[in-house]
Amino acid sequence: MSEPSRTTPATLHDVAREAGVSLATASRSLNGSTRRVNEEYRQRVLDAAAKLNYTPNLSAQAVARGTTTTVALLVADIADPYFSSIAAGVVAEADAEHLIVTMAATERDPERELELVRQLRGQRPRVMILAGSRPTVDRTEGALADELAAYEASGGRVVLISRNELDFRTVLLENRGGAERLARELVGLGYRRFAVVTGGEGLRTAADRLEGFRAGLAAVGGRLDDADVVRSAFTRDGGYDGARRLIERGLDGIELVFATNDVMAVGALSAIRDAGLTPGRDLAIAGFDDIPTVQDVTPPLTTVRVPLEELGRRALRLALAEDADAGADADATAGETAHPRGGSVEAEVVLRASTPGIG
Amino acid sequence: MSEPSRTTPATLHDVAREAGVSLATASRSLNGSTRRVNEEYRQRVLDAAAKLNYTPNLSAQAVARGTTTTVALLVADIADPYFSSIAAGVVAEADAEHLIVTMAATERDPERELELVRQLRGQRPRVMILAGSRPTVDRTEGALADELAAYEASGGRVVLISRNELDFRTVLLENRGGAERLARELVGLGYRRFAVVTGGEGLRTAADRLEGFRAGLAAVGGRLDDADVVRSAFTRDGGYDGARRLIERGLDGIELVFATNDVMAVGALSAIRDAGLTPGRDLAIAGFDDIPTVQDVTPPLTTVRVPLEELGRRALRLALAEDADAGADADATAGETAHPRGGSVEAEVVLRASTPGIG
DNA sequence: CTGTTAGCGCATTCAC
DNA sequence: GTGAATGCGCTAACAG
Repeated sequence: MSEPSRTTPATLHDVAREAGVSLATASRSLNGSTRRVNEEYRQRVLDAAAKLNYTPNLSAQAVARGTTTTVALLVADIADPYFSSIAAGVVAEADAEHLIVTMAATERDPERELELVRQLRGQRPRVMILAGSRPTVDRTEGALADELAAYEASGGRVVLISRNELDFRTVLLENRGGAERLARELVGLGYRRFAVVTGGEGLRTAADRLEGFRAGLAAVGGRLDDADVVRSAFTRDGGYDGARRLIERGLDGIELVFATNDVMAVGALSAIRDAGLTPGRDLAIAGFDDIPTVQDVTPPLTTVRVPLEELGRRALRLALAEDADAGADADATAGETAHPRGGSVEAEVVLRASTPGIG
Repeated sequence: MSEPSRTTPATLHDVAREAGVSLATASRSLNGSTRRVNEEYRQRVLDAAAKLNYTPNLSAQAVARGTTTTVALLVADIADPYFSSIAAGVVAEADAEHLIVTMAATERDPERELELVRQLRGQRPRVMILAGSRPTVDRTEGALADELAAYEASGGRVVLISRNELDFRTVLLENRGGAERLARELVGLGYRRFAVVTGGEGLRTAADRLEGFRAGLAAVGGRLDDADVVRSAFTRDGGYDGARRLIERGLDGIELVFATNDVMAVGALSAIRDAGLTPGRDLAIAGFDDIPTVQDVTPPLTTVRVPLEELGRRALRLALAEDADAGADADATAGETAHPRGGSVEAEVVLRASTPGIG
């Protein structure tokens, strides 16, 4: 109110002067971990800071301390509910730890991802979290691994979400196991002939889910022909397109289509309907992830629930944990893929109306 | 490869030494705006940087330059498709400008929002973007305004998205106009009796949409009784709950319910169905925003389309524009609320099966 | 406990 | 052009 028009934010120096103490004392009062400063001084500093509306310059703190309070988060697509839920979890947990999260989108491009990792390193983030699958075979993978390793060597922590191809701390989904159980349940419901609509570029996540589904079917006598696995983009439109192709080609006895993630399943659902069929009756459908939307479509979708937000929280917790191998797996399910340096998050089959019993 | 186990990232100093030049030359070669350095030296520096895998320390640069490359983004809820779409736009545009975006969630709590703004100021972000409506009456608003004003006074740019209550650069949605046109079209379709399900805490956005809807109805003879405006949380569950209450109370001739945003509409849709009614036939429904999901529910929802991602892009562009009043409104629609310091984004009515003609 | 001083990594003025 | 030297805002020894 009294200060006329200072165009630059108050500095620690200003606060110290205002309070009539030294820079060090001001610093200690405001931030110093071990508070060992005369209460009166401390109060004066606090008052001065409040009066000047002082906020510590985080960049300067970072430079002086040699460490930041930043966590960098890389996702494929921010608007995708799968990733935005994970991001929400990361941000929530970060907030609790007084960490700031910076976000970037790879747009599913490995080159771009690598470039972003390089760039983000400039922030010297304490943690780097990479969510989202990459192609199972990818020529930039080596470079990425090198880059991340260098980052870790300099004290950073990297955590991978649902991608076990690299040797870093990792939070895994039970992709394979979840899909396998789904397959079993579906066969239990009476289904015998299946088709799959899945991501096309050899994405690890998609591949694992498909593999698990296959294994489940094999165990209980369901049938999935190779010709009935159609590949498409790992998006809503990809799902729509995949299902449409399947239908146009002729269903020929197929009773249920499994889309390897929910956004695809939702797209597939619309494709089925647009083709004049009644989803759930003429052709059953199941997805994976349990994004919020699937409860509101008609019929509600059978899926495999993954606690997406928890996944994000867990990733950050794992990053911050002193011992990567310990804390992480504590409450993890006995998943198929207990990662040596991380945990696995349980997936749960949720049966809904899109896969009625046809026993 | 050759460097054994340096535990700390390469510094500019290292690069300079490796290249056999001075710190200044290294700095100039790597970043200097006006490049005025011997090509040979420059190349040596570049090579050295590459060899050492050098990345400039952004914090240090920020301290030295007195300015950052950060944009801070505040949203209510990251997992909400409305906000995640906006965020995607901000991130995309930021990326193009070589800016880094940090993200935080207010969880719709004004106190928390204020706290976050204070905290985020520590980053000395170049831009601060606040998305999401606040209560129309809110006792922390003054404090927020002061805080933001102080931030602007120190050279920062704040941009508000869809909240015109404060005197800052603003990107507005055509909330009022969009809702008004929707009302007119709906009456044109033959509807006469309406109900509204809307956000409860007096949110500005919700209020504007309701007001516009009312105005539209009034103009063409639609009827909306005060008793038929039910308030609830501005979320999917809020929409479900609102519609449920409406139905339990007795529809009494109401033909269409307008939910003031799509996530509520989707919830309402499910409530209608769960009540044993057929949405679109027994009770029509319309929303606002055109989030992706509404095309995949049954029936697809009539809504008012808002280019959410563009909104985010626009916000950042507006922040970066030299003259707030110029560039911004260039391609803006002649909205009802042409903000003095920003633009308005056009909203377009999209009629779908959830509101069949009943002429 | 408190104040002084020396960095942190980098940009930039200033002499050369 | 190039290289010292200075400073950015802050923390962390180091002396008093």
